[in-house]
This record gives sequence, C-alpha cells and structure tokens, in this order.
Amino acid sequence: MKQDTESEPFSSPAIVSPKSFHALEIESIDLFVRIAQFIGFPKSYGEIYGLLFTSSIPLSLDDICERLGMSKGSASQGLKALRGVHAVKITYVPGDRRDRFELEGNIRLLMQGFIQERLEPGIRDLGMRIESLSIKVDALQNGEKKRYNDRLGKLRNWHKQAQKIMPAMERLLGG
Amino acid sequence: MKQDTESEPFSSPAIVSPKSFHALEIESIDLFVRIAQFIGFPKSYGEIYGLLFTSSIPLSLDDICERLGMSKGSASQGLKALRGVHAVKITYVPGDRRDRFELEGNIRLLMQGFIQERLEPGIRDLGMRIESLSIKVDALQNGEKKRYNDRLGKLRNWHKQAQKIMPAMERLLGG
DNA sequence: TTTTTTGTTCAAATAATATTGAACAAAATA
DNA sequence: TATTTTGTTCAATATTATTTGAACAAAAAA
Repeated sequence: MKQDTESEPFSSPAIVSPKSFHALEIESIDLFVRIAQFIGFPKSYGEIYGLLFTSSIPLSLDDICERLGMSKGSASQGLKALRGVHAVKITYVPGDRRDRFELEGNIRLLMQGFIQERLEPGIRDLGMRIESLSIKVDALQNGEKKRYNDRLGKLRNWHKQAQKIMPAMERLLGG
Repeated sequence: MKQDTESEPFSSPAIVSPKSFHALEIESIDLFVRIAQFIGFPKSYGEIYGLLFTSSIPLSLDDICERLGMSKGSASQGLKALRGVHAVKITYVPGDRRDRFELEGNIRLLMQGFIQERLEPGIRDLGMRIESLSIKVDALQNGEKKRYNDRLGKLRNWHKQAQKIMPAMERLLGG
C-alpha cells in the first residue's frame, strides 16, 4: 500500500492552465482529476470531465485540446472512454458540424458504468479463480487439504460478502 | 476507462516460478496478485501474500526473496505494507533469530485496513474539496451560481451516498 | 570489543502506463 | 469529382510507479 502518510488535501493543483483558467475552474478540474485517480482512470479523463463540468456550453474536441493543452489523441481517447461509461454525451448543435461534448446529466451514470464495467467483472473473475482453486484443493491429501480449505473457506466467505454488497452499491451510487 | 473487452480470466500466470512451485501454489499466488491489482497494490504484495497463503509454516524474509525471486528491498517493503493493513504478522519461532512472517488469520483484516486507510481518507478528501468548491460558488453571480450549484448539488448528493455506504462495506467486508 | 546476521531505506534502474502526434478514414463542402 | 474538415488509431515518446541493490543501522554472536 502506498504509505499514505501526509495526505495533503489542498496541495498543488493538478493542472497548470495553458489557457488562463479562473480559480474556480482550476479547483473544479482538480477535483475531478482526483476522482479519476481515485477510481483508477488516467488523469486526462478527469481533466476533460472537469472542464465539461465547468462549461456552460458543449465543447468541441478542439476546444478541449486547446483549453487543456492536451493532444487531439488524448482528448479523443478520453472522450471515447467517458462516453463509454455514460459520463459524457455528444450533443448536436445546429450550424456546427463538429461534435460537441457535454456532461451526461448525472454522476450516478458514471458510477454505474464504473461499477458494472470494472468492479463487477473483477469480483466475478475472482469468484471463478477461487472456485477453480477449490476444485483443485479437493484432490489434495488430508492434512494439506484441511489447511488450504480453512484459508479458502474464509476467502470464499469474503467473496460472498463482496458479491452481496454490490447491489447496494449500485443502488446507492449508480441507481 | 481501460476498454476492458477480452477479460481473459485464466490467461498467463502472474509469476513464473524461479524456485519450482506446485501448480496449486502458482494458482494461489496468481489469485492474490489479481486481488492486489484489483485494489491498487503492487503485484509484489500479492505475490508475498499468496506465498504466505500457501505456506504451512511462517517464512523468513530470505525464504520469501528466494522462493519468489524477489529482492530483499521489495520483500521488506511489501511485508511492511502488508503488516500495516493487518494482512501479515510477525511470529516468534524459538531458535530462529530471524523474523518469521505469516498471514494474519483473516482476509477481513486486510479489507478493513484497505477501507480505513485508503477508501475512507479518499472519500473524506473529496468531501473537503466539494465543500471548498461550494463555498466559492456561493460568491458567484446569479446565472453562473445556479449552473454550478445544480451540478455541485448532484455531486454533493453522490458524495453523501458514498459516505453512507462506507459503514456497510466495513461491516460486511472488514467486520 | 569486533564480526556476523538481519532488516530497512532510498537513489537508481526497470517496467508499466499515459500521452503525443502523424498517418489515416469518413464525412462535409466546394 | 477533389479538397477541406473532423475525429480515430496506434507506434513512438514521455511520464509515473515499481523494483532493485548497495549502503546503512540495529541486534546477536563470537
């Protein structure tokens, strides 16, 4: 575990504005960069989300690149991923043939995406591995078998609890 | 988000045994490497935990280095971190002046450590940031203020739910 | 005391991950 | 049709995180 001693909550901002930002915008973007890092997304995703959070109008790919000082490639990939978890959507703006991006109303959608596409598959995968181990342990000799089964039992039990809590998480955070 | 298409659950094992391992040991260690990665720990931590999981006796630092083909530095750091989250403890073995390491009975303790030392501080930090933003938004003009507050309100609400679910997680997973 | 054993720390090396930018394809305009 | 605009992909590059290994300190043995 990262020896998370000094947690310095309000240290250096995560971006240094290439196109002058208001303090409020910086702090907003910073917040979402932290959220991104917290759930294991690249920070560029957080920057994009944060920028859209502060914007009163839908932004084009170029807007995003320019304001964040980010490459077209990064922005494109980030937007694709954020759309994938329903955090961002494309809006049609009459008279502009470029795509315009804006937030998809609710943070809950983002969380739902995160839970369903990251958390749940992870838990499911662990379940399969535990299952597979259990089967192999069954073929062991008495002593070894008991020792493994004691530990595996706890693990299996823990996994069951993890599964049990998923619906609640989905309901509360992504419902 | 990592476009997590092919989730290949039983692909290449996470370690290639330097000191010949049994298939069961490999699979065990592999499992804990995945768990480590899942909760954002370096995979070396998972290897150590997995090795101790399979071992019928407490192991010394050197045992761990040798069997996992891992440097003393890594093993020492990993063990320190794992002790920090109550996943591993030092056992006294008469007649051996080296420290001996073994699992701390329960996976729940590990989870408790993870929740309390990683998850909860993270959530708390986000809360402070949201709070700080809210205060600054209050100083804005009418239109901007409303727009920000709409979005911030949802965020604040989401954060409240996240806080609400923490005790349940702790109870179920780390109780 | 001196020497050996044991475990830790941290700067440097390595590995993993994210970002860039140029080449490309698709769609709109001329 | 050819040209421009727009967005995507992916190999190369930059960045970040992990691991190593040598120097160190503490404790035990000689």
